Amino acid sequence: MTETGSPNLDDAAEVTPGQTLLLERFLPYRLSVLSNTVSKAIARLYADRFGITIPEWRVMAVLGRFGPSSAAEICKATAMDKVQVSRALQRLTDSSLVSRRTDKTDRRRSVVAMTTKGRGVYDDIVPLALSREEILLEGLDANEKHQLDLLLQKLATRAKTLAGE
Amino acid sequence: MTETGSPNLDDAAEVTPGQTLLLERFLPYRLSVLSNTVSKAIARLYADRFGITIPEWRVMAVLGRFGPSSAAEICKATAMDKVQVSRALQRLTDSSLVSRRTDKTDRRRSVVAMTTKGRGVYDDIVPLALSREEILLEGLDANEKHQLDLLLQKLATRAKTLAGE
DNA sequence: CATTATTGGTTTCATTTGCAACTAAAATCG
DNA sequence: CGATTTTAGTTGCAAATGAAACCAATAATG
Repeated sequence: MTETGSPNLDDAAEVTPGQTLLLERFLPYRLSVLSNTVSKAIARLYADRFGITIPEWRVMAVLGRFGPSSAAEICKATAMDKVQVSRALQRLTDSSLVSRRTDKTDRRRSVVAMTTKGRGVYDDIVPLALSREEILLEGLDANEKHQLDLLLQKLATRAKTLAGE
Repeated sequence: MTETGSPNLDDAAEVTPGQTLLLERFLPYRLSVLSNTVSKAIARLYADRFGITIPEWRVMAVLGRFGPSSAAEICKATAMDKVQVSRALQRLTDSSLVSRRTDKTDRRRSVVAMTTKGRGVYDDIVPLALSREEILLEGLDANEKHQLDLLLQKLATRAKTLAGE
């Protein structure tokens, strides 16, 4: 492995920025890299063993948490979009991990629930996922964990306003 | 808008989990949602105005930060993979925001640099991006910002070990 | 109550991805 | 040196994604 450490700087002298963005300190970038690394690490956990994708797992997680739900409810809970949810549900019903029944009172809606098989898979995955989360948090003491929780909450709120132009 | 607030719980009684995963408290999930929201908000910023995608912007950011670099160096700096970088470079050269020259001493490598046009775009985007970051951090005092930095650093380290099985 | 608007969800199509295979140029090894 | 391995980067192909159009069914409105 070439251990150059950092990129070629031969021409650095002629770099005269109006303002420089330190990528490695830029919050959106750091969040993105962190999140991707974590998601992939966790995905490996169920991708191979259960043949489930990330969106599918998310849907299962919602059903496990909230019980039978409509597609729209799943969207809201996961921050995924309609299409993604629709397709995840398609695959999950195909592999009979969830089942749908049309809502009697509103025939547009259909309510989705985990099947027994689905519940089994869910119950297998949950402890694995939680243990990964623990590993991730290992270096932090109780206070730091609390702080992290708080900060994420604040950021999430700010992010929402940011998203609303 | 239907303000049910939370998903249908009609059948909640029959939900008897081995262990429940509180999605909204699950760190990987929170990171993912936060990161997506933020990325999209920032992407809007340059997507319309400059017709640049996220990977393209990342590449630009590296070039702006480190000066002329090889594709491999860009990979390392952005945590993007070969292919993604290769294609981003393709598009960026097509729109002549960057230029490549083959490295004389190693004819496999090619060194990429921003063109004057590219630099112009970069200089336009940077302040916009930074101001978005500020908005995101608005609620946090200096101490909290510091704490956040520290926590992200720790998490990033842990995530890397997690990724390495 | 007929008409229009809204909501729930799926489908279509054009892009974007991501893996694996591939080419080409060093570097290493015998 | 010649043969093999590694490194740099691109390409092909199949699957994932996302925007917009679409089909129902319900809700709102004149």
